[in-house]
Amino acid sequence: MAKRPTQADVARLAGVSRATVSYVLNDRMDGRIPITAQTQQKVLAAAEELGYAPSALARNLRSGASRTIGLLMPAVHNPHYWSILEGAEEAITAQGYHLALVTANLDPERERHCLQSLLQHRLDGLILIPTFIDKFTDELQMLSERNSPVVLITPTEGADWIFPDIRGGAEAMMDHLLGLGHRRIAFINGVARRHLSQTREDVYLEKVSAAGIPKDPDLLITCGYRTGDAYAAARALLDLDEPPTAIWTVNDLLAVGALRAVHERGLRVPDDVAVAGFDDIDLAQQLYPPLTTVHMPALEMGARAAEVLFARLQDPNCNLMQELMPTSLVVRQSTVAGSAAMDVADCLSELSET
Amino acid sequence: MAKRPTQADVARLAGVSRATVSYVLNDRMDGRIPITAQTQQKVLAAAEELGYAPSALARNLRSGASRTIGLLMPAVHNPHYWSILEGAEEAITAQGYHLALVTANLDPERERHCLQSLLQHRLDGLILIPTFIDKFTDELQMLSERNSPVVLITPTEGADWIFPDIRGGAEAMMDHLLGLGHRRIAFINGVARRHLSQTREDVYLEKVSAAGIPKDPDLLITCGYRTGDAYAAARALLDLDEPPTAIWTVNDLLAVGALRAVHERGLRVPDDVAVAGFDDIDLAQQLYPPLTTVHMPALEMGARAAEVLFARLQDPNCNLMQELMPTSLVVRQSTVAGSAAMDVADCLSELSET
DNA sequence: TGATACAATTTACACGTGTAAGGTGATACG
DNA sequence: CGTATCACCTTACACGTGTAAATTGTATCA
Repeated sequence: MAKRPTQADVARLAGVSRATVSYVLNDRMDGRIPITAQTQQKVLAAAEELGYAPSALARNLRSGASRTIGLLMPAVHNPHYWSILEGAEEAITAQGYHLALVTANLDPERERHCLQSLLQHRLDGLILIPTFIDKFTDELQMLSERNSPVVLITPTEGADWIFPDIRGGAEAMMDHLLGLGHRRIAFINGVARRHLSQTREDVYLEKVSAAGIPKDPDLLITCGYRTGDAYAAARALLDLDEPPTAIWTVNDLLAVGALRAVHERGLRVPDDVAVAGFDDIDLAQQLYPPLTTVHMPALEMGARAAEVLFARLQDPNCNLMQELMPTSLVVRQSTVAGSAAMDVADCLSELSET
Repeated sequence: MAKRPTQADVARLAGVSRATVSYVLNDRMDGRIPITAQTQQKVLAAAEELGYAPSALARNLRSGASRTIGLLMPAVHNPHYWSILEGAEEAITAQGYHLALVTANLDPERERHCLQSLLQHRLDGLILIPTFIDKFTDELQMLSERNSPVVLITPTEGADWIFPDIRGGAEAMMDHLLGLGHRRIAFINGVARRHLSQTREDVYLEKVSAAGIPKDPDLLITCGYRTGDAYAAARALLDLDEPPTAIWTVNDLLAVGALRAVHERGLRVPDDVAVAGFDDIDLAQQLYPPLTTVHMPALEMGARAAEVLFARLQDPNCNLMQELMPTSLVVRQSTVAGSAAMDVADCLSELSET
């Protein structure tokens, strides 16, 4: 019942005007608005006694800035996104900003809904990790016209974005597998939206072809995005007359399913079948055997996205910021037996090969 | 540069007063405030043309309600919490509410900071999954005095809460392991705050003792909360002169580390060493072998927490709602070889054994 | 015809805050 | 002594919205 106290309540109790309360509580009396130390004490005491906390609503309405960044996540089930979130949150709270998070759960209609929800709250900026972005060109257009600061985690023309050098990482992975002598390499592709994994699939096909290996459609499987889907896919691969000697999955989560299928058959990893993933989620190095994968700088991407956002916030007219972040191959025991595994130096990103 | 349009802009364009715009846009002309269809059209057209979206800030300030629920999560790294989040978000957005999420990352100071941040924004209610709750009694006291609706995911006197029947699940697990004939059962306990896992440890000790097995301190290991910590702990267990025949970890994430350690030694699961976890995260059934664990109704807990919150919102004076949700043992191949695994019927929760 | 009822809209206030501009004594200065 | 300066505080407006109350125009009725 007891309503939250406002500045007016504090003012009444302290016996001063409401404006004085505002000035004191915001430390805005540096020379320009002088206030007696005694008055300050009265105000602070009154605020303390009432347990006054400012209304962020009114403050934001007045100032026009919410000091809040909105973050749109595609799904909660992939740890990769959580790391991006973690990096972004770190940077955002370090600047004294707040974070509003919405998750679309791989539902396009819901993603649109989330986007609109973010628009209604007067957020200072948005970080978008879109899945179905191509459906929201008009919303993005509107954001751009109002030049609201937005950073996308996907390459987008005419906008600020951050993205990992997926191509570089994928090439390093294929070079690694081919370098180990594998000739029958399978690729399990399962994501919510095909275009998100297109580069990896392209690289797979290019590298196989470049190695002079005849194309075998059986080795390229497209399945659902769940780990169980990859499990089924891997079983199918192992059932082939001529099964693959290496299985590369489009992300680490799917690799878990592949590993299970291989183990279940009593096959050894990597001796009978090598397995590799993509993303380098925390779990990857805890699996048995620890998973060879491509490290995505998820934390750094989140942090960098926030930095770019703040830069744009500070200077709305500064040049477009578009950054491809370097990835790196991480070799572990799922492709190379024994303790010979090592981290290869960061592969060259497209940006750094000037 | 172009500022967001307001109702005033729409009113100007439509040639009507701002109040009319408000009435039309909120469908508040049911008999009491009649407005011509023609005027409605003008307003709607103008709003469309300008791309008007209401300011949630101003609306909330005026109405006193933000239609937003705050959710405090302890960490982003445990999938168990994601599922709670998912369930809560589902229920919250279904009611047309928004979700503001903060994560404390197992840092007590940060948890306090998050809590205060939630207090400043005029949120309609809070769902708290606290780790260091005992440090925030005064904040909770204040919330209670203002009777702001709060639902805790931990048993708390005098507050609404939802909690899984951890004791029931733990007992079922120990009965299962003992029933399989295991006499040397190890327990790996690694969490951010000891009291969160105390019940499981208690049950472990009670059941071992009740089975007439002499207590062996070597079999109870307390480690860090990371998967790698459990890996190290499991290695230590396997190095014992008389290693355990079963390893139970306090949660599924730690079980991944234990599984890796066992596999690495070339031991078979479950023939040489059985492994079990707790939580039943999605990953559990995708591991090799699929993990025996205790199913926590995480999704349902999140959803139920939201329901309880809405009930409290609707009737601030209704009776306290405190619910222990049933858990169930899920037997998979990590403790029982072959396909004999099955889901045991929900174990009796303490509430249901009247 | 004058009073009354009703439909359609507008005017006016409140939410809680930040801050520019205005006021009021006291002191300093010409 | 008159006036300008200053320290200290208050009055007043704006942010964008929801909604009660007042206003205007029109049709109805005695």
